[in-house]
Amino acid sequence: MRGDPSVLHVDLDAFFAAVEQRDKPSLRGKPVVVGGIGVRGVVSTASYEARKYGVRSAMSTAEARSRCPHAAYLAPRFEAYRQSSQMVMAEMRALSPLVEPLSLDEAFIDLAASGLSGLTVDDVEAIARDLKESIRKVSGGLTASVGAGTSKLIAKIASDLDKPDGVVVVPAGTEAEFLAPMQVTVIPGVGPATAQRLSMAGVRTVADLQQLDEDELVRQIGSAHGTSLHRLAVAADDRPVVSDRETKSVSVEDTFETDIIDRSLLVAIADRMSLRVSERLQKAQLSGRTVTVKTRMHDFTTHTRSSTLAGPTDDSRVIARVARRLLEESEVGGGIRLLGVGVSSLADWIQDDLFTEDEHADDPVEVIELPARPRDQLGFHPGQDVAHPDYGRGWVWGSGRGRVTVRFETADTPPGPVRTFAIDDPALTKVRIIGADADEEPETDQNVSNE
DNA sequence: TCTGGGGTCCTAGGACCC
DNA sequence: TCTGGGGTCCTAGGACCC
Repeated sequence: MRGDPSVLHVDLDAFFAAVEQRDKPSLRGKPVVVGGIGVRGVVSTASYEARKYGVRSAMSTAEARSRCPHAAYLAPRFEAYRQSSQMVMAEMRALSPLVEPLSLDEAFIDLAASGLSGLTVDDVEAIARDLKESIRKVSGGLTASVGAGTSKLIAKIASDLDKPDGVVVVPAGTEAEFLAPMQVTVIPGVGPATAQRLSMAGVRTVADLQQLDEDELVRQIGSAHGTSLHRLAVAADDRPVVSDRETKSVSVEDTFETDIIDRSLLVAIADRMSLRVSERLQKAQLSGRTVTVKTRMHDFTTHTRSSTLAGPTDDSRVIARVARRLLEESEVGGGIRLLGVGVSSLADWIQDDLFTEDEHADDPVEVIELPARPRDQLGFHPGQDVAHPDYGRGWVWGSGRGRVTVRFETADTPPGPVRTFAIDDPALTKVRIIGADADEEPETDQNVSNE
């Protein structure tokens, strides 16, 4: 372990809400809640004004509304957050080349990597205050809380102690006593389930944990977790700050406003999710071998089914074909509230010849209008691709009683707005998306064949 | 007023191989 | 003839984080 508090943890205060207040002055000083605004939405971030009313992250938006009805409820604008995040991260990299982002609003910085050594508490505090000032300037007024210590663990916990807009530096050599009086839940990785098990063993504070035998801890919470927690409790943390962490999986999921039972609708949604996963893989120049379909039932039980291909793919049709099969094997039962498609076992290459033998393999996804035909011959089915001159590309969510409900896809808000049209509305045209079809291909995945 | 979406890491059992 | 043992891969589920 290092001898000076040269690991920093920077945490932007109420980040999403702060960006909204920055961009819309009328929201400043007022409660702002950013998150899902639908009936099943949850809160991502509440401004400090909203927190006074008990609004918290991960709370259902419905509960937030009852606690603070007069707050502004906003859907997240991830593009704006990403932009601000990049500017802030750039300020950090100007301070040290070794920066490890944990999310849009959090990062570790290793000051030792910039050649600084023998830093005193006062040195680090001055550096932290300078950084906060440059973050404020470059981001248009965002504040950050900074923690510093001899390890990631200490820096992370310290940054939480004086929010918002604070700086806490823990002197080298005082780590174990710094942690001792705190609840075990301050240690990252100790959530409700672990805390419950620990409390059954009489452990509530880190001091309790420091006295617990390692073997006993491993018996209570398992080998990997127990061993690492035993070390963290005495502040023995030598995990390095790592700047380039590899992506391990890419996934898309959606919780529906009402549970879905219709399998053909689920297939249509899975196809689209496969397309979005594929687009994101391609953008990141990644491909993967394992396709996973996730379903969450009406009672919130969650199931995953996965299948591993012989070689990696980023092809939407391959992903969709596997996803369809996995979905077929999944129970729909009393309705599904969430569906997800993901790809893991990633590689940064693609096994061309194995997967792109299809004649349309290299076709870009494009929209082709079908020849005009009388409406009554067309019909609409769930998942049918359509286009509208005012709203762009969309697809049929449902139809009946002379009306058809269409979900439009926009770049910024992936699920898109839902609109209803008369079934004979001439502005609504049926289209076909080349490339999104899950055409028949030879079965290429080995493990499927011995199921 | 029920519980988002994007991830990471770990566990455990079975298949399979040497 | 009462049956090893280790390693790796795959699948499913769960805890946890922001």
